[in-house]
Amino acid sequence: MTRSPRTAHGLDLEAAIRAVAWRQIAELGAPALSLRGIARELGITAPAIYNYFPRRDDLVTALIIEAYTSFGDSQIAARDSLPPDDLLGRLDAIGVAYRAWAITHPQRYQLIFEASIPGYDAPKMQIMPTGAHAMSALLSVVEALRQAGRLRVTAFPRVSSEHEATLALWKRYGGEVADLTIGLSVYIWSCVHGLVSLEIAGNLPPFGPNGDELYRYGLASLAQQLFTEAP
Amino acid sequence: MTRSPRTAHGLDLEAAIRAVAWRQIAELGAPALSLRGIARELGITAPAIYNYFPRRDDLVTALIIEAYTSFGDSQIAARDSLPPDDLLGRLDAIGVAYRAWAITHPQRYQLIFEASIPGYDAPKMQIMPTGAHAMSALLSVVEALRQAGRLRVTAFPRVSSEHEATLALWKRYGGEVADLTIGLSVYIWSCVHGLVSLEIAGNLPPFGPNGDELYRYGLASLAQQLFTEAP
DNA sequence: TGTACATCAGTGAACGCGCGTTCACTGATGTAC
DNA sequence: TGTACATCAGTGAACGCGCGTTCACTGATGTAC
Repeated sequence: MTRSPRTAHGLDLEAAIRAVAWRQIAELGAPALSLRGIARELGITAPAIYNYFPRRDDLVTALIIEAYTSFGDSQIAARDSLPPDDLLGRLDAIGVAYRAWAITHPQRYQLIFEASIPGYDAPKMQIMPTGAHAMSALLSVVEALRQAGRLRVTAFPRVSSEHEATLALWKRYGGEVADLTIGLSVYIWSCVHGLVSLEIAGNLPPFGPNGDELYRYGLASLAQQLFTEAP
Repeated sequence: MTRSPRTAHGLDLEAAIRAVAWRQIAELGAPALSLRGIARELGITAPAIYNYFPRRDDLVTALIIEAYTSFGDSQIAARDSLPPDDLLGRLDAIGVAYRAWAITHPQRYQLIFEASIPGYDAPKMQIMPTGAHAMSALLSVVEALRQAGRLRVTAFPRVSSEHEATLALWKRYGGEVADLTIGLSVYIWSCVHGLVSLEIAGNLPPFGPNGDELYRYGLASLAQQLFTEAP
């Protein structure tokens, strides 16, 4: 039997570190994250953290992966909340869940998709799989729509062949999908991201409560523009 | 006659400080900006900067305003590069210029629309006019399309009345425009921002050189979806 | 034209701070006999 | 059941660093007479 970790704080300290890190990111933003600040709030000394995360960057990487996983899980749960043949329903559910997650965890969202932490450079090969997992819900629905012959679009900007390696990785984690599916998904993602990130940053100036309404309009437009109704 | 400023460095030092600040932001990102770093690169001591910017935040504010102005000027120049009656042409030119500016100055773009500098909070009332100026090109073209009766959309998410003060400010700087115009403009801006910001952040994974193509597709879709051709 | 003076941009030293990381240590825990 | 021992999570002190900001100063500049 393996030695159980110390539980001086009544909890698994590794999880407690991550929890406090999220709290501080929520309060001050990701770039202000600091090991000493976390230790202070936990009532431990800073070097103690090194037993769990050998370097500060390792903590950041763990947080990014955790955020991607949480985000991806919510995407997949949204997709699976509707029957597999209701593809536009699933697409809409994914879209609604996207904004809901982002608004609930704005700093996590920014950590993943925007914020650069000074001095941190992400180990792409480590994070990529989780990122691809997060995108797999959208990819799978778009691919299903494609296979059902329900795309309005046929000529779409092609994926550049220079990036075949990256592409292959995406396909591996997103399930086998056509290039066209990836292109469409990225396009949908871009528009959705634009609406959400402006709202989170407080740049959707006077929309306030109607950010919701604008977002629903955006989702409906995309669906109508790209896909046909079920036959 | 007012005393001319010292020109120990052969140039106006205030401008030199801003120039070096931009260089460092481009290199390390906005959150890593530091007065001491700027002074080091200029070969002066840090306190000298205080003759031009009483606090670090004042420098940041000046940079944000400078970026907005540069961005807004490029938007307006793009609009005016085509005759006033070619409204869809103007809209497209604005869109193309938007991405071009953002790709040329990615860190400036992020400074304005995304990046939060730890410990800095923007004096909104100071920055707002410049921001509104930057949006005025888009607003004016959408408003002209509306007045020409060329909107496909009539029911559009309304601006929430809670924010009338902000709205009034926007209108003041953007010229007199209808609520519907503001709503449509924000929507267009969101989609464009989504495409651009993902591309800048390196999250448009395998599109690479075709980011351009995807973007043009997005612009064309928006125009077709929202506006009718000239009669 | 020459001298005395006021201005004020930039200096250099110092302040207190927080950061990531290292290191030898300690002392409670679980294990082996 | 009792004792000796190994483990290793967390401590406390210290490192070197960079930061924003303050302060008394200096010395070149431009002005007034």
